[in-house]
Amino acid sequence: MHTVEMFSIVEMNRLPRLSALALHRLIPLGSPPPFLAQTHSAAENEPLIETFTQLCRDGPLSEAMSALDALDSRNLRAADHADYLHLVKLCLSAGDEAAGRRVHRHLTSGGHRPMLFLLNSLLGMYVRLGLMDDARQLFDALPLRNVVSWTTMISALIDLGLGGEALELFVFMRREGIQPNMFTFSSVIRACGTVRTLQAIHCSIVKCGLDSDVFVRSSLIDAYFRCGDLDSGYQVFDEFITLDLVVWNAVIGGFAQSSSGCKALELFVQMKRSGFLANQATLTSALRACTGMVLLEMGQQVHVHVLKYRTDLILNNALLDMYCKCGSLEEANFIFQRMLEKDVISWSTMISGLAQNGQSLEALKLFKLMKAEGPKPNYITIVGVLFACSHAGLVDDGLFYFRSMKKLFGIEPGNEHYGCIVDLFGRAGKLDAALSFIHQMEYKPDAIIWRTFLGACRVHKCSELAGYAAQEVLKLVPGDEGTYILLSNIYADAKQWSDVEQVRKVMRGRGVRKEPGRSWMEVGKKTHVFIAGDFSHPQMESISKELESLVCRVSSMGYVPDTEFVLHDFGREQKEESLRYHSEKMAIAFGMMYSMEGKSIRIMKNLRICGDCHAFAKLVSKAEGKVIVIRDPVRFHHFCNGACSCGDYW
DNA sequence: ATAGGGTTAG
Repeated sequence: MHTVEMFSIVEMNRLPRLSALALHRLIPLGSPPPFLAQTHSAAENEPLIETFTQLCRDGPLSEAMSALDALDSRNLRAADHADYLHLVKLCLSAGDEAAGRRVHRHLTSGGHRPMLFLLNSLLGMYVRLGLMDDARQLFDALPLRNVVSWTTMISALIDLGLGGEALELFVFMRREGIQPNMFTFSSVIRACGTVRTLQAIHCSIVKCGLDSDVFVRSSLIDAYFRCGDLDSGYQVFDEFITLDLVVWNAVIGGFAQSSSGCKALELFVQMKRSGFLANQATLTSALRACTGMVLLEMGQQVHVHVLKYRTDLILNNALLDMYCKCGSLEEANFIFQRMLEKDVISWSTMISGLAQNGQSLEALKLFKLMKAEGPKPNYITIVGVLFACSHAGLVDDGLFYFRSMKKLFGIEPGNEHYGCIVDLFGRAGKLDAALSFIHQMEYKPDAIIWRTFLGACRVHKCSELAGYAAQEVLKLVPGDEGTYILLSNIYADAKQWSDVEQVRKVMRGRGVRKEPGRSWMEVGKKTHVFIAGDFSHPQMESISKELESLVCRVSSMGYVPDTEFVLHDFGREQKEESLRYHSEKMAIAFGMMYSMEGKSIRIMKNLRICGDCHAFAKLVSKAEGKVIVIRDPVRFHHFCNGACSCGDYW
């Protein structure tokens, strides 16, 4: 029955080349080579073979290849197959394509027919050298294919991101009657893009009795998480009686990448309690969970464990990102400076991190340094650079990098780059330029482009263009909550109350609800959450008092509640009341009550900060001599001594 | 003998 399932996975009309394989052409393997004129005696050949054997094991590759030439000149083949396996390994570690192909020719020329496992090892070599054409040719020409040949090809396709073709190959393999084993399944699972496909494969695995293999398990767990089926992923994890470290890593990694960072960290703690020693992969996932939830203190705790692996590049990159995303640039810089090895990800992370934290000029400086002494920038690096330009209002620089990225770095501009340029024009108030840019882009503008433009309309209070942009977003993403809210905000700004009401009516009609503003912060190893207009926090009474006295103190410095940011057409008092209990104001008050001398207050927000709270935070930072850091979904605001790192430009 | 899983930047 599962076979039927499997076949439905692929479109049967797109068959790969190997379907042309004629089974009757199959030649038995390992048959002796045809007779050739013997020009040398066995005694004369002996030393050549011995030298060859030695060199294949100890290298260097160049000398081993000379020994191979010597064998070739007498049409000799080493009797010990292991010699060739060693030689293939030498070619691989030297990354020498020519030598690899030469070994291939040696093995198949002169009428010799090498054993299948030797051909498989050549296949693996081509794959690892990135020579897919050679691999494909060899695979198609194989006189016989066993489960290893198929598995090698399948996993190669997956690594190239060709999951669909890998699945097709899997179907063909089964059709040729080859039984998949745990090696095959642990690979093929990675090719599953949907829960349905995954379930079909999972079903086969159970039927083959291979579901207890750790590799298969960890692969399954990871895949369920990737496809968004957290429950099944966790179930596979849970059924495991005897854990192996990697299984922990798969499930922690899975939760860390979904939005369940909490669960990931919970498991991380549980894993440590069970006596497992976290390795690089575990710690990287744990850091990612901290990054996702912006938990600086938890991240710092994980950092302690990282010290053991202080040279691990991936881990250092994750650490770097964690500090950037948690708004702690001093620590990020510290890590970056002392990393012995930095790759393109390290540089890109730091550049974006600086830009997201309002230090665009520093970001561009670092980019210059990268060009001088770092690795070659890639697609993502340029996204960070353009982000820096748009957020600092550097229109000319941004346009320069955008226009010359192809020539300078060989990178074709993609969606994200176009988005940055729309943002670049939009933020700078050049709404017309942004719009005509959108209209003449090579890409069909997607929802993100239009949302970016809509955001610019909000900043520059342009309600006419906003209506148009919102329409375009809703065409692409019907019922998009954020768009309705942004639009109603813009109309409220412009005091077009009837339009506000109109939007709200549509929202009600479609069942779209406004997500309440939410802020959270870590205090005393606990995460405290504040929701706009919600008074359920146990210390609400003292928070309210603190807030009142803060408002009083900053009022003497000129703070006037800016009720423009209240959406409803309330009376003034009602507006001030609703403004006072914005979630970030409550969080600021709470932070003032509990923050330690000399430490900054760090607040996370689910929505963009409103103008009134922004002004309030600036004044509090001055009045109280406190650094306040607020992270919204896109960037950080560092409030210090009455000013914000965003330069009031967000 | 040849093939496998979990980890980083927008």
